[in-house]
Amino acid sequence: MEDEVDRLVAAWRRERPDLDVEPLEVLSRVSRLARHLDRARRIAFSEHNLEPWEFDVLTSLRRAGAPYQLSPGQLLTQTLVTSGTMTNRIDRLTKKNLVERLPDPSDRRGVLVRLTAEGRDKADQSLAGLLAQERAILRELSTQQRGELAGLLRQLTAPFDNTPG
Amino acid sequence: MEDEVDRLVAAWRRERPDLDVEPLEVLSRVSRLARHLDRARRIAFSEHNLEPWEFDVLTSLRRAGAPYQLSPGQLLTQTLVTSGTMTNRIDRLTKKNLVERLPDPSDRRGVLVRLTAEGRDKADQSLAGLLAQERAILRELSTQQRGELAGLLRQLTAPFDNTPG
DNA sequence: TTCAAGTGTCTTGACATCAAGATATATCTC
DNA sequence: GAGATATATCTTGATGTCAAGACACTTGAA
Repeated sequence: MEDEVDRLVAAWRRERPDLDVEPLEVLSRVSRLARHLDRARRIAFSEHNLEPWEFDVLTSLRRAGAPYQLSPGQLLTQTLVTSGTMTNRIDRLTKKNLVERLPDPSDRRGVLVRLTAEGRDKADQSLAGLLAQERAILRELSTQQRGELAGLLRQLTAPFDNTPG
Repeated sequence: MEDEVDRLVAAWRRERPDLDVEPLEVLSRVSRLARHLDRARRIAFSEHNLEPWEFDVLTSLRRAGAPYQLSPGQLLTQTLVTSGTMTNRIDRLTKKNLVERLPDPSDRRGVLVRLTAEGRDKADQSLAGLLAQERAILRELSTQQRGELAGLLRQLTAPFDNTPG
């Protein structure tokens, strides 16, 4: 089945036959699929009054395990947003009583963000919903294909995740 | 090489052994890789005073071929943003003299957005830069692996790209 | 032990995005 | 060919994000 990137690549080959646009076959699909996923998640979460960004923060804390706390800096590397954005997110989640800020006992510059009981419930409920939705999207692929795809993607993400940048 | 999603999945298996989190192996990597790509593109384009969203609109028009014009609606399906966002983008690109708005001669509700000469130059220059950057990222994979990856991703994107929604 | 460099978090201001709905025109049905 | 419905674009208001830099504390080197 053809997709929008097939059309995009064909258009470039017609307009710019001098360029090798093969990289777009992979990376434009990654970008576009991510946008489709964002949209789908936004719709799915809205039924539970949850924004995607709230999900990202709450589940990062949830999977840290009891006592469900991380520093803002650790949350940055998990969510790939800037520090100003994270400060703002923590403020808003605190107002909604889903997380609380505690002083870091071992570093007076630092802070720990901890999930409240309500925040933990919300994380658990929304994760189940997300997995159901993702399973539906992945029905297109066999188990083996999903494994191959995950492995190929890992090769691309690892350099980003393992360099300080 | 391990990546952040490996750690994320391991954490969920420890915290929620009752759930099957296998879907995250694929789709969390897609989302995270897209964010890394956004960051990298933002940095690369900033050298040419160009924002990623400007690139998206200008190149959509560029690859449409002469006379380099599309309706706002066609631009929506290519860029996956909302109509309000596109109106705003066209306004700003018009102010920068990179595109112009023309009435659609065959539909009085409609508008055509056309690339200016300056906009066309900018699209051509920035595409070359993007491809160079993407080639560097894809060095991790063999030619054959890139083909496999593109094919697997196509299977996931096609349903989104071929349904009205 | 002191001070320079590094680190962690927050503040600020500009700006891009979204959802919802308004408006104008097209198209379809009878 | 008239009215109901659909479509294309824009407007509005709220909100989330970013880059840059401020501030407080920590660390390392002499």
